[in-house]
Amino acid sequence: MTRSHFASMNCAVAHTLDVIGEWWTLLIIREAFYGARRFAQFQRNLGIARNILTVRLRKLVETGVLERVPVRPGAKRYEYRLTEMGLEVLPILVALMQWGDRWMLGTDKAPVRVIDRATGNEVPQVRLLAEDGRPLGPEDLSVVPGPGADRASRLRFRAAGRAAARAARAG
Amino acid sequence: MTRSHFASMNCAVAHTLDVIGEWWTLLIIREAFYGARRFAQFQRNLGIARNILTVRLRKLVETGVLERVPVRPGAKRYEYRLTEMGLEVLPILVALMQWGDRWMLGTDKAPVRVIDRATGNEVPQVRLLAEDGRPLGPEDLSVVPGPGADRASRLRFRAAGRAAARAARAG
DNA sequence: GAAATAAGTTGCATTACGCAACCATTTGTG
DNA sequence: CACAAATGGTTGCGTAATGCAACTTATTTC
Repeated sequence: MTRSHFASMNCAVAHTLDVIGEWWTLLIIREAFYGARRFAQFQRNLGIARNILTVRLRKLVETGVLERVPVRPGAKRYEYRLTEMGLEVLPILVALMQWGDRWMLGTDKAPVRVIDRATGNEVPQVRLLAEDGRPLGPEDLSVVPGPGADRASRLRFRAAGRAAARAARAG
Repeated sequence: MTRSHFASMNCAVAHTLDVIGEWWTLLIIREAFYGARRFAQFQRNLGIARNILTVRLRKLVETGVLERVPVRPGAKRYEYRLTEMGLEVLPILVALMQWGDRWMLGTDKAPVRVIDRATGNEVPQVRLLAEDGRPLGPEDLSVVPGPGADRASRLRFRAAGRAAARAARAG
């Protein structure tokens, strides 16, 4: 009946998706990175229904991804700004964009490019790297229970497990 | 009326979300990384409704994120495996997990840890890095039109623009 | 060869979402 | 200051998406 909430799962991915994984939400955050601050900017740039935008913005503010501040001290008109929590969504967004460029559109058809202003070059692919800079693929990883693992998770990810590797050896 | 499709937007993030941004989909991919292959495994581990799982798996196979292969040559029972396209979702998943560990749960309560098998250490934070290894924040980036930009995108992201930086200077 | 499991499908109830109209508060213009 | 327009929503209603449970058909297991 009720649409499932992921937050009750013992999984950080699920908790994250519960906050930023709803329909439209990541695009709203994208717009914030592109410089949008006002309700009407988000609405025009995305073409989102206004009531849905209201609900999404409210939730993002409650969660702390955005903050709602008066346009001018004392004003009753507000704008929405990324908090530190929101700014840290950037790697997720760029990873999503790069994946789409590569697998959905083709790199030669990328609608936007994200540029390192210091060099003018495109930002390199977001990858998993070890401390020494070695790139890490699924076969290099193990998944083990963390300090917050519940009983089920501990059973599932015994120390010996190497789940990601198992997926990688699918062939 | 019809729930909006993001694929018509001139944006790689939107195209990506259209494929892996639906409710449950990223958790299904997470399960695949954890080693799940069979319908019942996904269903039990996630507690997802079976009809929804059917629809999601079908779409992921159509898109090419998963492939549906006979359990045994000639068998009529199938399993789902990550393709190369699917394996490349890994940085997105890990970034989501790390964000949730940090901002939702607290790092000391992480349900699972992703380990570099070569060293036994936890995989470092996924970040934007320049070619020389310099970490890049929002203030270091510009967003400019790419080769596939439509008219509206070109107007919006003139070469002079520095959208991400604008968001970062919100204070 | 009977029972159990796997992998769905179908029907119905509930929730989420899109559209358009409405409203109250600023902001701009003469 | 009067008046119009823009801003930032809210409300009501119809459609699409999701959850639950029961049913179906292969495939294993005993």
